[in-house]
Amino acid sequence: MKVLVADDDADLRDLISFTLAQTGYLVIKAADGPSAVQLFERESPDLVVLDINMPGMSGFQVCEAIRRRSRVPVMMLTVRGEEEDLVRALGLGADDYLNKPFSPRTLLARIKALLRRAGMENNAPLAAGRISLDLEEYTVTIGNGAPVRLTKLELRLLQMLLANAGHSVNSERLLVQVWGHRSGGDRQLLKQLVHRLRQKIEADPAAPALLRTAAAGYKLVVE
Amino acid sequence: MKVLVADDDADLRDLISFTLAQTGYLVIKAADGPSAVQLFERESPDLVVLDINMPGMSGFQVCEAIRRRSRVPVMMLTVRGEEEDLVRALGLGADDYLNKPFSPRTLLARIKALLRRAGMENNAPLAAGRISLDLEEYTVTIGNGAPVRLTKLELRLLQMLLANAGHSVNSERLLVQVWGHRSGGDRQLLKQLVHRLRQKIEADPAAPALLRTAAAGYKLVVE
DNA sequence: GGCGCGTGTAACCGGTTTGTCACCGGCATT
DNA sequence: AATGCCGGTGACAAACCGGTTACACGCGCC
Repeated sequence: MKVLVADDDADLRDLISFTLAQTGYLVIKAADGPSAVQLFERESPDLVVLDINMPGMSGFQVCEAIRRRSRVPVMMLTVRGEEEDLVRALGLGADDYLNKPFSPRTLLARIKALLRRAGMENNAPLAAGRISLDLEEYTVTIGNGAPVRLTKLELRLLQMLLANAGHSVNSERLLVQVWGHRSGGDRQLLKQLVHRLRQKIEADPAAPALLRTAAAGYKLVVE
Repeated sequence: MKVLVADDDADLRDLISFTLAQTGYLVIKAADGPSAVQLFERESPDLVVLDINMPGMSGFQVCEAIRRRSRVPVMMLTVRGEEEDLVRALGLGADDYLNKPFSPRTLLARIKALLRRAGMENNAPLAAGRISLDLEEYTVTIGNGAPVRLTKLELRLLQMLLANAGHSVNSERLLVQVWGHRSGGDRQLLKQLVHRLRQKIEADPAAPALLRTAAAGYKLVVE
């Protein structure tokens, strides 16, 4: 189990790392935002612990950058009582939030709870109904047709819809999951992406059978 | 979305219930541990908010009892700084933990995060009497009739009324909840919306049987 | 440089939804 | 009876929404 710890306070960083390492986690440390993002990409950890107050690039920005790429559990740290921060962090897709100062035991308990919860629901299926995704090849196959090449964004959109196959997914959530947190306004992006994806996967793009418009979003139809 | 709130402090219980109801959740209240467990079995809510300090049967015991039957998200409440409690609660399988006192905003943000993590923030049909809402499809079904398509505002109005089924809801509150902060006075909007909704759900829109005009507002009649 | 590709942005269309106005009738008060 | 208030109704216009076409930008690659 790999954990990325990002905090500019060396003492705290070491305390956390020590605690986690002692419990058996493999810890990767980052001292600032940019290197956190970079390490995240290189190491793809299973969980991220993120201080909000970092010079250069705030924990919010890091969280946003991470959410643009992954649904890995993120735990944010900040000083006690900044309610705004809490609301904002959770809105950005963070999964938990811990007030400083905290004890190692508390941190461990929450990290375990987070991993337990995440373990319960990651490994999103890559296939449903007649649709199956190939993340390596960047292709999708419908029924027994030929694989169709997808772009990065198309793949991500399809992956999100596939993870909720049969159920409609809110436009807002799709925007967050596919692009990262561009709040509002950017419906056009989603419109376009859906349009382009339909051209590729629908037998008749004018009458979508797979990628249907649903109230407040889209859904993947599976028989 | 059904939420069970268990707390022996009536004021706090009401505050939480009010906040959640206003957001559109259907709230079930319990004043002590045993009735919380009982209500949990009967109502099978989608989320449980649990005070730790309850007479008779502690929140821990309730949490344990619930975990024995279900993996429903559980949020624990207790006084600030009892770290032992936190560790114990998370160890028992609780999913989150909130220190009192907390603000309604914080509670809401965390509950939403919890539901999102559990992957069930939509598609739970709300129902009361012969009326059942499908938030995912934007439809309402009366008795065993065909589902009727609703618009965004109609759905929101019905959701609010459904959350308080059987009780009249003040016009002012409906305005705030459906449209967001409109400086009052704009009753015309509500009049129209009610009118349009009645056209869709009433057998005889001229003699409303479900969506009745009540003192200073409207109410949903459930038998 | 020229090319194709992936992505973002703008503009338009047709249909739906929503906001606004004007008017009606019941009811209580004057 | 006149008045004012309130809820209900019909009609219309403005705003919005999803789909679509077209085009611009940045980028890697011949």
